[in-house]
Amino acid sequence: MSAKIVREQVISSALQLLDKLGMEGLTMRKLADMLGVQVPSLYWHFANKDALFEAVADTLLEEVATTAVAGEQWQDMFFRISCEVRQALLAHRDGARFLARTYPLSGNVARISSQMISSLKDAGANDRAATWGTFSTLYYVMGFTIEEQAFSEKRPDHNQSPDLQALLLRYPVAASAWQHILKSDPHEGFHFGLNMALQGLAHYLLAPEK
Amino acid sequence: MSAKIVREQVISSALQLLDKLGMEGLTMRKLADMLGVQVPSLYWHFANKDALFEAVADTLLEEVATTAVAGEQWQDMFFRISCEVRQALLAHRDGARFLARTYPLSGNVARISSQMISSLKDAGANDRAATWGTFSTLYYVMGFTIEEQAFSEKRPDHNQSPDLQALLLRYPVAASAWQHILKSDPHEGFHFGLNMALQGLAHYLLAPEK
DNA sequence: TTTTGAATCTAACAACGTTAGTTTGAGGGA
DNA sequence: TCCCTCAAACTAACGTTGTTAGATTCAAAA
Repeated sequence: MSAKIVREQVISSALQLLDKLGMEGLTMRKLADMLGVQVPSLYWHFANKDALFEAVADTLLEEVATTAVAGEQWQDMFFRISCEVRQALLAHRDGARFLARTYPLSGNVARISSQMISSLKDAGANDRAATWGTFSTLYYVMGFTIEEQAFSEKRPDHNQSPDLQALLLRYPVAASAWQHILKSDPHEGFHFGLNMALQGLAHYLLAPEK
Repeated sequence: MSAKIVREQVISSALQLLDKLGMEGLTMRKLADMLGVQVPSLYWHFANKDALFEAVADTLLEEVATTAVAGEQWQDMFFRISCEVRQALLAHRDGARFLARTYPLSGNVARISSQMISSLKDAGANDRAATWGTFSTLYYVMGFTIEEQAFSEKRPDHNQSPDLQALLLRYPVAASAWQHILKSDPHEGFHFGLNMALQGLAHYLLAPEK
């Protein structure tokens, strides 16, 4: 009656459960059920729920930046990887919030950021600019995607609530901006902010005195 | 034996509890204990824990951008408000993660973003640039501060863990960047990315054709 | 054949969010 | 003064959660 499970199966089932029930619905019991196993078995493979969650979060980024592009400019690489990170997080429900829960440096974060940092250094950036230029870009990507997912998942409940309507009446400037966001393509907003960041970084590399 | 409580007291106690025990430790039971009240009384004032959390999150931003500066340039306003938002989130344990949990548009978010959007429009920005320029900046601030807090709160446990050490050996580029982050002032990193974003936004306002 | 130990199990614990139904107690109208 | 109302508290309970202690299984090594 007992099934043998391995680490990778647990993580894979956790991702399926995440997609179906969201972050709050991802519990040790439901996960064990799905694997055909009793709950304490999971604790043989993971110290606790936090450790399991960290492993799942890191897995989200597994496929990002796996193909090197020869001779790629740093701007192109930053744009490409940023889009890949966003897509990887969007691919699973609560993906961005999931990543935000964990310690900032995981295996895949180290792998991905290494590529970006090296690319900047090849373009002449010093340690400071390469480090903060890379992580600042990733911080923006994470912030944007968190809000993008929070919005799309809570939309049905909140968007017609009287509270929100009153809010929009009170702040007409924010209201028209909100309308703008609602009717525009999320990709476009993401690209706008990403280009902002990359443009600013390019400016710094040309005139680092500031 | 029963104490009367009001909405504001609940939120204030919730913030104290948050600082002492962190987001996971902020429970309805402990909150009721602190207020000298039984748990179901809280449900008279808030529909559920989510609603309470949203109110607490919005309160975090209460003091941000409350003093208007006459004749301020948009760059200065963006810089000032971004710093104020970061400080407001840092002022409470898990503050940034707390904000990230909630719906993207709350009362104070509408108030604060209105100021920023108007400032950009006064400088000649169109709807698209004013909206996305404002929210992109705020996304960066949120992303940075989430990681800053996640790092500082988990540091003692994780930073000497064998797993992390092995990771740093495997990715020397990321390792040296990590050392750089560890030894540098967090303010400096925040300002670097913020200046990146603002510089990029300024560039767009001058040459919006792109 | 015996031993070992990885990997599972049963059973239980305290804590959690939430709800149903009940009681209190102050203020206003007769 | 009595009664009604209703905001705001209460008691009691339900099902679910993460986690742990301790017993059991069973394939491979000795």
